[in-house]
Amino acid sequence: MSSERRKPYPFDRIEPKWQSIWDERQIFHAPNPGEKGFDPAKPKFYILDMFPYPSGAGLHVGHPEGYTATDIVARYKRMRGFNVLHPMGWDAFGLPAEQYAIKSGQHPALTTRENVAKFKSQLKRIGFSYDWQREINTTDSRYYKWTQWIFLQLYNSWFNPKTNKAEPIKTYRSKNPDEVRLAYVADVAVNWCPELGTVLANEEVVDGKSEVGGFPVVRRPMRQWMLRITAYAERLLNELEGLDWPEGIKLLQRNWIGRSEGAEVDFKIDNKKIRVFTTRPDTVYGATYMVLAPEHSLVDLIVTEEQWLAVREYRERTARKSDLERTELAKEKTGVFTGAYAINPATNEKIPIWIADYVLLGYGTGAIMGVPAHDERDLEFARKFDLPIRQVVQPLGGEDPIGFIGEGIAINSPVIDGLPSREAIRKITQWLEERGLGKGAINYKLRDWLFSRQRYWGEPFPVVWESEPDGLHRHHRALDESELPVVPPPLDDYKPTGTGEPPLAKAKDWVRYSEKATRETNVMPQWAGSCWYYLRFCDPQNDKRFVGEKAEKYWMGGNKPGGVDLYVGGTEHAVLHLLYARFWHKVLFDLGHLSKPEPFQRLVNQGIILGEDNQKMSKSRGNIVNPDDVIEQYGADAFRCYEMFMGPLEQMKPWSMRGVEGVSRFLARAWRLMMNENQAGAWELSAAVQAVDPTKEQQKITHATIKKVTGDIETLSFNTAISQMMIFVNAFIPQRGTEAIPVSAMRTFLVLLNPFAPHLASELWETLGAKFKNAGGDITEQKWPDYDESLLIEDEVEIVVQINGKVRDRMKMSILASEEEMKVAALANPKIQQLIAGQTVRKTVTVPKKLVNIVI
RNA sequence: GCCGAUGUGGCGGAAUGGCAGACGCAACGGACUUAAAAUCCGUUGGGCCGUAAAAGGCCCGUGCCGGUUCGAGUCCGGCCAUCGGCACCA
Repeated sequence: MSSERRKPYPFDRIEPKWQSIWDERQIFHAPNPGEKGFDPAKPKFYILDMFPYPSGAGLHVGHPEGYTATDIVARYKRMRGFNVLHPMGWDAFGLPAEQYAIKSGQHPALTTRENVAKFKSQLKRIGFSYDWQREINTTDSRYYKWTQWIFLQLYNSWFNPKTNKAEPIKTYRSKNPDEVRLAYVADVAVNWCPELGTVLANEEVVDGKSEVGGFPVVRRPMRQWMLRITAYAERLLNELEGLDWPEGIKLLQRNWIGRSEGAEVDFKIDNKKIRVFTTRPDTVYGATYMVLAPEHSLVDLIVTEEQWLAVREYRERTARKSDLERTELAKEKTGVFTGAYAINPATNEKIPIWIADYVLLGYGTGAIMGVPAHDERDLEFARKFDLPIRQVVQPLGGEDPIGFIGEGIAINSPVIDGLPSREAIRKITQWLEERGLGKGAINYKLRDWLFSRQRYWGEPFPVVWESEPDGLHRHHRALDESELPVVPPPLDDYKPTGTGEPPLAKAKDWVRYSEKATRETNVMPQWAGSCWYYLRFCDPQNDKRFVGEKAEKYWMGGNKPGGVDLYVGGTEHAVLHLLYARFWHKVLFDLGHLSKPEPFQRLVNQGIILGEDNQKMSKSRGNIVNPDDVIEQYGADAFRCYEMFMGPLEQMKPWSMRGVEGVSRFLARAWRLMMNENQAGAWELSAAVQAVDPTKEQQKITHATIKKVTGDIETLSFNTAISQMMIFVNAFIPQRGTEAIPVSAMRTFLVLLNPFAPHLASELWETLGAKFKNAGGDITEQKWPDYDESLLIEDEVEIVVQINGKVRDRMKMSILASEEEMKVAALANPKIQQLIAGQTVRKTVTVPKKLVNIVI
């Protein structure tokens, strides 16, 4: 017997068949407004996957988890009469292709093309209903032209705090617009990764090591392009509110943005002043010393002669430390006295000024007031260096007041004595403001986005550097839109230079832009392309605009709230992609290019899939599951259904080949419900399938299945939807091979099954149609069925009888039975009578159609 | 350390405050078969009582301790464990 015959049903024949039919007919193409076939009466539904980086390793089983979920919803929504936008593309700039180029000399574009082809064929094999006419690739010059164009929008605008939005730079009236551009150049202490030969964003550094590769990262000052995302901190925070996202992800973003409310307070020192930020201005009377970040610019101006050497030495030592060392050594506080003193504005006392690396230059003002009595870190520092500790907050409970950081009552603070902390904060802030010593302030942890990379395989900046008339300085100038795209030059050698100068600098001819101007040689980070790809999907061929106005309005606008209707992807992008994309979206919205202020209305995170050993899948563990192997053995429909049957979409769960087999058995049972294998080994429609009316029982289960599957798709509970369909099939399997199988129930079932197992459903639909005449067309074009609630109602229900909450018996009763009838019947029940004999019934609780509970 | 998520049979999981374990896997028993595969049927949380065997009966059970309730996997309080995020952010 050939292995062909062993297949539980001929998925190896029907799956390629239907995939090519879908391809030929282009039935998943969603027409844009104005295009042929566009139906304005249909509501839109935009359902998006996080597009993949096409790595050389190909698809793993984690990718199709989210993709299957969205595919089910897409197919379902189409059958519900929506115009569904369901696209796919490639986030193809990135390090692996570049590193392969360094090793092999093969141009990254070539590697990318190969990998894309592989990914695409793998996705097609699973039968996803993408509109492939909308396929995009971030490394295509027709795409990154517009990424560069968006950079120009950022460069040519500023954030007006008065209007709280971005405006064209020409509306900025002061002298130097370069100080306020949303894209600007700064010499900043960056995360330099010598191994990768590039700088990294804060978000790309994990535990002092690069997220990619795990190489050490050090701090180093460099001239870099930055994006002023901090201007949007408040809006990025506030506008999370209305989004239908998992609370956990919202919280991650909130924490990342890190809003703190407090006050800025000035401490005088001779004719200068040091400004600090504090969330607890009510503790200012307890400030017994100050600390500046070692890199703080005032340090040079205040340090005394005696302390100068010690300070210089300390600064050098901290500068050499990598981030990793800084955190590792965080256990022990270090610092040096500057020799200088400041005046505490509340007490008018002279307090010493120190420098210490536990104060960070990048947060607040880079300086703090040390309140050892009510701050853990300050306490540790004060104890180590023997600085005075003064209690100014009295705890309400019996806690130790020293080291107490909660809210209490202000003491030893004449202006606010006796006030609870909240009120004390309000009053002291007002007091400081009145005297010009400080003011209320809000601080964010969020930093500006470091936007340049010293790499080859990325979008070049549409920027040139021109010599100033003095011949010494050079100044950046953005290119005109008409000069886009800026295409990177070909190189023989893609290696990083190691000096921090980008590889593009090696292409001397390309770098030379004109007599007096050279090109920017940095490239944009990988995030750039994914910041707006969902917009390009709306109108991917447009060569006049990054997205056509009408298409944008239709797919991203619409009635409240607009945007992508469902976005599915992994949690790993909680603070990177999802924050960056929101930022760009808001800028483009402010500049009038978009309809709505938020890109992704509903977000769902799929959980990761573990190996069979319950461990994270990895090459080294050898527990990786390859989708191709699964499809080879069980077919795409079984693969899809198993991915959904494993458990709730959001949950982490282990793979099980046995589980795939179980789901495959279910599909085979559904197949054999309608198909028979004849003597010749060919499958033909079973004679049991007949144009008869379903029995009452069959009707009931059919409608219960419609109800359950419909509701479960809406809530993305695909595992229970599949359970219900299994129940359906089990119920229809003829017990003695004699019962007729009503074709109407089968049709309904196939429509419900179609989003999950579209190949199988299509094939059976077609086979039924050959004999019984279908309503017409493919199953994909059918209307989703409605259910009839009245068919679900039973005449009789089983009533549970409990005594003190414990089930003691069950009885059949009409659903029309009144509470009184139920109670009487329960008490008359012989078994219950026996159990309650001789005891007083104190109370009975009756739940109609469910139970009677007798309390004794 | 702080924040968040999760904890249910041998396993994945299911249960608007109302019969815990749907559906599936695995296991065991049976049918078909020369045999196997495939398929089909049945049993399957634990303990105890009962019986020749059944039927049947009782008790315990959703991480742990407590509470609310006629009734808790579900609600409330406290703890423990695992996973994820942040981490000197003043």
